Amino acid sequence: MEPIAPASRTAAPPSRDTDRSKAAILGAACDEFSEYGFAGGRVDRIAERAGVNKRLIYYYFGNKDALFLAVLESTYADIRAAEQGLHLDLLEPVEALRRLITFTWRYFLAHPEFLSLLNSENLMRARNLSKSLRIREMHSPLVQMLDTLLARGRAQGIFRDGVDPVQLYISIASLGFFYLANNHTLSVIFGRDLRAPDALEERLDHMTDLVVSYATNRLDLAALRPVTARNPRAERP
Amino acid sequence: MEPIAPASRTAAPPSRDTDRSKAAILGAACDEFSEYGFAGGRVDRIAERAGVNKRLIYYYFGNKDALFLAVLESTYADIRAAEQGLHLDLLEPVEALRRLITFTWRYFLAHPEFLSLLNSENLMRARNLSKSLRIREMHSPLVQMLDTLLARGRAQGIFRDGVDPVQLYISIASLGFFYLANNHTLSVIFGRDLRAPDALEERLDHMTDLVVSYATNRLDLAALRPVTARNPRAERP
Amino acid sequence: MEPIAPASRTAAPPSRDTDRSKAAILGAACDEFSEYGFAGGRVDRIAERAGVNKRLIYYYFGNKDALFLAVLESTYADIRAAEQGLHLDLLEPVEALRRLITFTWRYFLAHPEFLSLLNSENLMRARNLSKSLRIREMHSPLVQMLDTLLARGRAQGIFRDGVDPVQLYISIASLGFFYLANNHTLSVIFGRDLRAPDALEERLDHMTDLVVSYATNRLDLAALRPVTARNPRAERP
Amino acid sequence: MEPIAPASRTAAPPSRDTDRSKAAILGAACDEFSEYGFAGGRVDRIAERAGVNKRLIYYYFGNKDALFLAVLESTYADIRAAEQGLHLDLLEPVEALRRLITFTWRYFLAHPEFLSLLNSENLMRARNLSKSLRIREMHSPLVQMLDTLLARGRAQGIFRDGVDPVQLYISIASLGFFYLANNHTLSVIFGRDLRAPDALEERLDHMTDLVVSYATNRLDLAALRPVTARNPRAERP
DNA sequence: TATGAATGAGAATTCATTCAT
DNA sequence: GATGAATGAATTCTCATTCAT
Repeated sequence: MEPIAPASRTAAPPSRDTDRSKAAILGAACDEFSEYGFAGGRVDRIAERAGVNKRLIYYYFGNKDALFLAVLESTYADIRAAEQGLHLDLLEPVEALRRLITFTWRYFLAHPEFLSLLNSENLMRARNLSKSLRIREMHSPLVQMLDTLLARGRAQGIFRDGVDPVQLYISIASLGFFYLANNHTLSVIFGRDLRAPDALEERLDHMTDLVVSYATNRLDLAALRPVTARNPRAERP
Repeated sequence: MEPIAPASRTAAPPSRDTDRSKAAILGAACDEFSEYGFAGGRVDRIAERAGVNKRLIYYYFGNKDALFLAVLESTYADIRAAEQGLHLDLLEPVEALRRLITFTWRYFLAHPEFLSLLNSENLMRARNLSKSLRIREMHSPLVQMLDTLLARGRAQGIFRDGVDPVQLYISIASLGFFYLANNHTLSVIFGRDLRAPDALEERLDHMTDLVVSYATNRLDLAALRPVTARNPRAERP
Repeated sequence: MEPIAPASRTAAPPSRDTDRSKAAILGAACDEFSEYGFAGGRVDRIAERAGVNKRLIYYYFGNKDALFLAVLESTYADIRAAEQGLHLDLLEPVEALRRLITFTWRYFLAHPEFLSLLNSENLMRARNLSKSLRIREMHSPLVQMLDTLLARGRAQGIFRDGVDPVQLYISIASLGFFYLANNHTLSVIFGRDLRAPDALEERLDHMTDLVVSYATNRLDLAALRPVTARNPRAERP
Repeated sequence: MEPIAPASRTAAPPSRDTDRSKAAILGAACDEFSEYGFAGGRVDRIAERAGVNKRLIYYYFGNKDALFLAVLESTYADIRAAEQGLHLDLLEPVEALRRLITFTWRYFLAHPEFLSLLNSENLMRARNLSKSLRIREMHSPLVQMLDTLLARGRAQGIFRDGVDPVQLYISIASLGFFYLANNHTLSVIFGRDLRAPDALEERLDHMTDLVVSYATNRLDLAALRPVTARNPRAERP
């Protein structure tokens, strides 16, 4: 679960000041871009937020595009690192799956900037991310982890055959991401506060049911349900 | 004095030119905003795309914000109208559910601008949409339709109890929306072309399996599968 | 005291509608220009205020400049006509002078638009007014009236010699005009509400004292003049 | 981050370049605004006149309004500073009064931009000036100076009682301000060149006579007052 | 490493005016 | 007389970026 360094180092060991300034800029940029999007984000404001001179941003990161990419990389690095700390291999397959779903949901909840940044980047058709040299390798462990989990479940006869780990991960992410990222429009069109604590719990239950009922072989589903249901409101036979 | 309100007047019927100009602006704005986002969209380019004088945009729509809202409303109106054409009430519950999933997926595929616009609007925390006076009422029929469908399925013992129509709709939308809207970053991080025809078909199957296996009572799932599988490559018993 | 027609008539007698529209435009333009100045005044708003189509303004008045001139002329006509209704010739000279001062003050108070329009026009160096063909002749009666009044007073030994009617009129106007037109800045810099009822009465008394004490014969004024004349070019002993 | 406040900073002494640029902008803005008024003044032209990049104007002053206020403040500061250099306390009361009148007249003559700027600001109802934090305190010395002068004159039995220094100052300013600021329209309506050297001299004499004859004790003034005073509150013998 | 000053290109928006009927 | 639609040229203001030190 060691955090991946947000940017490559040069030969000479950088001073503490350098690190502090760079980190301040990166944090400020993350806030700014997630608040206003890429096009709406202002370099001026980032400098102000970071408490550094605007020129320094260019000195360290080159330009706005590159700064955004650095923010993206560091954000991806954070979530992937956190996932590696889940130790899914130590849990029963179904429990591991639940844990991944719950983790993902909570991570999205705790990191709205991640959702926002991804939206921005997709609005730009991944213009920046596709220039990244590090991003691909950052994700193989995730796929590997899921693949192993699915194989274990299949071997135990618990998980169905033919589940693609990437497809499954995208679904797990989808169900939470869309709900949270599009929360604003959804709340307006449905006239409901989707951010209310009850609504959030309900959503996690719903997501978990969806994914688990899909991944597991059908007949024994009920048996796999935990005795203490997380959500007491939904009584099940 | 100037006709800023996007809604049509009752007194004098607007000339054909008016309609044509407004429609051209709306279409061009839709293209522009979905291509570049709201902050990145340029009024100049919209005028150019629409082949009208820039001033006319302000004459008809007031300002960039209001124009974007008009685009959003018209886009929502389109998808909601198309949904009403599905006539889910004429189909068996499970078939109706499949049809809705398929329709939603295909609509998203055919209308990338819808995804993009929603992303943009959420980046702005629904700043524009929350000013809309028409958007709420536009969505009650959708919820109504789903509610009716779920009730029918439950009455026939096919659908499980306690499924919230809004929750279900959000999930149906999620699975396709996230996949397509975030297609660019997902393709980069997983190193896969998620837009390949095969991948798209596979995704629809996966989504359908997920939702149907969740919504239906467990034991009879296999029996409900249509004889002619949509996707011949995925062999099922 | 007959009001002077604001604009010349053409051969054919204009319809009532024409008159009404023109008058509405003129009134609206007067309000608009006095509120925002010439450069700040908007043709759009004038049309809106007048409840007529913008095009009509051009139809009747040609352009913004000419419209402003028409407003100016009609405003001057109003005050000059009102002055002719004072019948100063029926009063004792000093009383007539007081009456003129009081009238001028009250007229300015009641017609802030007059002050504002003149300020605007002077900001433009009388660009519009100097094109007027009617304005000169509108003012000879005023000068004539004052000239007669001063002559009467002199003949009775009440008024001093050598008072120039134009100079005197400008002073009478000055004392009220500046106070009222510059009321906003004066109130700010002196931290006093110059528009308070008491302040207004006090001002009129002050103005009247100033002008009357100047115009009337006074025994000691000459004695107070310094030995060295103010104007060195005027011959000294 | 950008130095929008016009006041000088204390921390780091601004470089000469900063001072030069700001002064150039201020001077150019003064010229532009006094020539065209506020609404008619163009930021583009100000930049051109000042020989600086347009962006710099916003960098230093924030926006057009704030720039105009800075011009106003600096203009007021100039005249008030010049007044303090008159040393009225070293002169006999009447002579001091004459000197103030003459100074004011000549200052207005030499600084048409002052008149023009005040007119503009009043057209806007002192919208900008009322935001100023410095303007009030700039004017107490003037009132103080006049108050002292009037007291000295009264003590010597030369000046009449009950003269309000603010009222008197407004009158002194009025007589010159109106004549010069409205010179353009007055010249047109009276068909006279009020700017001719002779006319200017004559005006100063006239103004001086008016004010001095009012301020000094005069034996016959009361006798000329009508029996029915307009203002019953001000009891007169 | 750090920064205050400066900028060219372009952003949304406005305005008086005219077209076509 | 009257009007809704349309426009070219400005106008204020913004933005990422660079200069000079």
